[in-house]
Amino acid sequence: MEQTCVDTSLNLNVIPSRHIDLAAEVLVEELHRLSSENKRLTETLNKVCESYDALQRHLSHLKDKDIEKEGTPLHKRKVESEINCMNMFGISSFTECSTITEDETFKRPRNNNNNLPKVSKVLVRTEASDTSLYVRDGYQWRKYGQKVTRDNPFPRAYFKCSCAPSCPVKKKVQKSLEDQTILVATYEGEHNHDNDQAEISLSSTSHGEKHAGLVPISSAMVSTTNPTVTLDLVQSTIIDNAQKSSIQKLLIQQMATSLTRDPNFTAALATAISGRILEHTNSME
DNA sequence: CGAGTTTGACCCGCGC
DNA sequence: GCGCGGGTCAAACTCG
Repeated sequence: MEQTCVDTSLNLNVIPSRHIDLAAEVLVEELHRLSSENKRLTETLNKVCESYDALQRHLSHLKDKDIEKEGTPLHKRKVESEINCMNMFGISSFTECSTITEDETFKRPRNNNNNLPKVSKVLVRTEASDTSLYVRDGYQWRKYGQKVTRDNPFPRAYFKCSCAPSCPVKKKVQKSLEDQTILVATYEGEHNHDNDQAEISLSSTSHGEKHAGLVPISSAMVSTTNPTVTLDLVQSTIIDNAQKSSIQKLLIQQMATSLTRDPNFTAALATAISGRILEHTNSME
């Protein structure tokens, strides 16, 4: 697959002159720091793309296998489930679907088995040290329980959707046993209400299907209060080529917006610009 | 003071 | 029938 990563590196050819005051130097330092942060994020993004490649190869392999062997009904369901998941999520490496089979649904459904709620899994990459079990997905959740299960020493948190009082959607979040940096969010049911945050992003993708846990890229978080640029990779859904440019534009816009919102940045920028103008006018004289 | 979180108790399905 | 374990409840607590 062609690399879909967005080059977020900044052009930092900022030449400090004797006219640039202390604030400008701090700004340059900050820009360099952000640049290295961007490099790091770009590398992460590359890894995501590679994972996506592998996932897609695996899927096509499974499909081929299925066609060859005319697999069992269960196998068919598994592959169909994978394809459905892919379609639902627009395929993502960090936001990936597991194969859901009947026996993986909740063991104690209160409702009839005939109308099983939709169950889907989403994997979310977090910091290993991050012990919180919160997954940003655009919906509001109310935690109603936490439990340590037998098969996993990490606690499992139980959430109900609190966007609408009658919304039946539930979600379970637990750290992955294999990889502590991954949170496994299991969604049950479908939202019976709209979500403004989710709507915005979904409208920018070709996959209109709404899904709990799918947060559009437009809501990717770029922190302005904290100097660390935080890209929520859960939301970095890799889409097709036609959407690459719009995503890139979106990222640039978000970056610009968040930077201009920062009063420290605008002040430092104004100082740097005025310094350059002064330098220019001095050389003219 | 209200909304959200924590956490121990309880419920209930399942396997033996 | 009993114990285990996952899921839910609800009182106490925290926080804005």
